[in-house]
Amino acid sequence: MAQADTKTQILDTAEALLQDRGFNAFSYNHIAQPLGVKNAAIHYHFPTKTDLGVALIERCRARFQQYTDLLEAGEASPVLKFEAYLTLPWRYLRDGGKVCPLGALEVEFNTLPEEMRLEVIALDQQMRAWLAIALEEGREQELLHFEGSAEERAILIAAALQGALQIARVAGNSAFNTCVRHLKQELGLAN
Amino acid sequence: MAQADTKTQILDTAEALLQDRGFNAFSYNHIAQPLGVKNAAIHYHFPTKTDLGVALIERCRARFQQYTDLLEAGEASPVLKFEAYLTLPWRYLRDGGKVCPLGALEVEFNTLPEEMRLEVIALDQQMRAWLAIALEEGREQELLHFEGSAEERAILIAAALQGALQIARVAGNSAFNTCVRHLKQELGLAN
DNA sequence: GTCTATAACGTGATAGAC
DNA sequence: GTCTATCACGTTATAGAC
Repeated sequence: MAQADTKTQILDTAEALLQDRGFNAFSYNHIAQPLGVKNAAIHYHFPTKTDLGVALIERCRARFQQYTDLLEAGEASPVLKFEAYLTLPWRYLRDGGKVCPLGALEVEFNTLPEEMRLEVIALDQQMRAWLAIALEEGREQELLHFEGSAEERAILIAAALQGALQIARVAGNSAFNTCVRHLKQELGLAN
Repeated sequence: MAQADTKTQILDTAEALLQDRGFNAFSYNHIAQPLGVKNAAIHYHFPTKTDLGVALIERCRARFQQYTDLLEAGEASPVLKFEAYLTLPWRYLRDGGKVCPLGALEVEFNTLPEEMRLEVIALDQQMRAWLAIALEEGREQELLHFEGSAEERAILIAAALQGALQIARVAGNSAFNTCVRHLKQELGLAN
C-alpha cells in the first residue's frame, strides 16, 4: 500500500502546514519537498487544492469521531471526556505552537471554496455538539457545575481554547495553560 | 491633503481585507481596485507589503491608545471600560463578520516578516494590559468579581472573544453573543 | 505512481513618463 | 501622486513520458 502511505503522508504534511501557516500560505511544493517528491505527485493524489482541503477536514472529522467513539465505548466519565477534549489543543501547542485547524480555517473562511466551507461548518458542529453532551452529562451527575445551557458553555470553552492557542504564539504557552486552568475552575474542577 | 487621504483610504481598505480574508490572502490589487487606482499607487505610499502591514498594526495600536485615553480622561468606571472593550469585537462582527485583526495575524504569525511580528506582539500586550488594569480596578471597587490575577482573567476574556468572532462565521452571530453574555455573568455583571 | 516540462495566471515590486 | 509597462517569481494545474 505504497499509495495509501503517500496519501497519508501528504495529508499529514498538509495538516501540519495548515496549523503552522494557514491554508492560503502553503503550496503543493511546500508539501512535496519534505516528502522528497515533485508537486505533480501531489496532484495525482489530490487533483486540486480544494480536494486536498476537503480531504484534510474530512480526516479531522473522522479522527475526532474515532476519538470520541473510543471514549463512549469505554464509558468514560464526563470529567474524563472533558479532559480528553482539552488534550487536543494541548497537543497542538506542544507540537510546535500549532493552532486549531478549525480556527485557522475560520479566519480564512471567506477565501475558501464552498466545498471546504461546508466541511468546516460540519467539523465545528461535530466537535461542539459532542462537548456539549459531555458537559450536560457531567452536570447531571453533579461532577461539573455551570450556568446556562451546555451548548452555550461549549461555545465559550471552544472559543477560549481556540483563541488561547493563537494568543500563545505571541504571549507564550503559559497563556494557554492559564486559560485551561480557569475554564476548569469555572466548571468546579480541581487542577 | 490628498496624500494623507489616500494613505488613510489604503489603510482602511487593507484593514478591512485583513479582517475579512487574512493578511496573505489580499494583494495590492485588492486594495487598488475599490480605490480606483493602480497597484503602483499603493507602492508609492507603502513600498513593500511589510511596510503596509507594519503601518496597519501601528495604526491599530494608536487607535486603541486613543480610545483608552479617552476613557481614562473621562474617568470611566471599570464596568464601562470593560463594556467599551467588548464594543470592539462587537463592532467587528456587526460590520460584516470581521474577525479580530490580532487573531488573524496570530494564525498567520509564522508567515509574517520579523518587523510585523514585533508589532503583533506589541498590540496583544497593549490590549490585554489595559484590560487587566480595568479588571483589577473593578475588583477593588467590588464591581467585578473573579478569581485569580487580573492578567489571567484578561487572557481568558481576550481568548474567548477572539475565538468567538471566528466561530461566529460558521455558527452564526449568536455564538458570539452567547460568549459575551457568559463572560459578563462570570464577572458578576447583569446583562 | 512519479517524473519532466510547461502552461496560465496572480503576485510583489521597479523604472520611467506624465 | 498616479500612471503604463514590465520583470521575476511562485502558484495551481495539465500533458505526456517512464
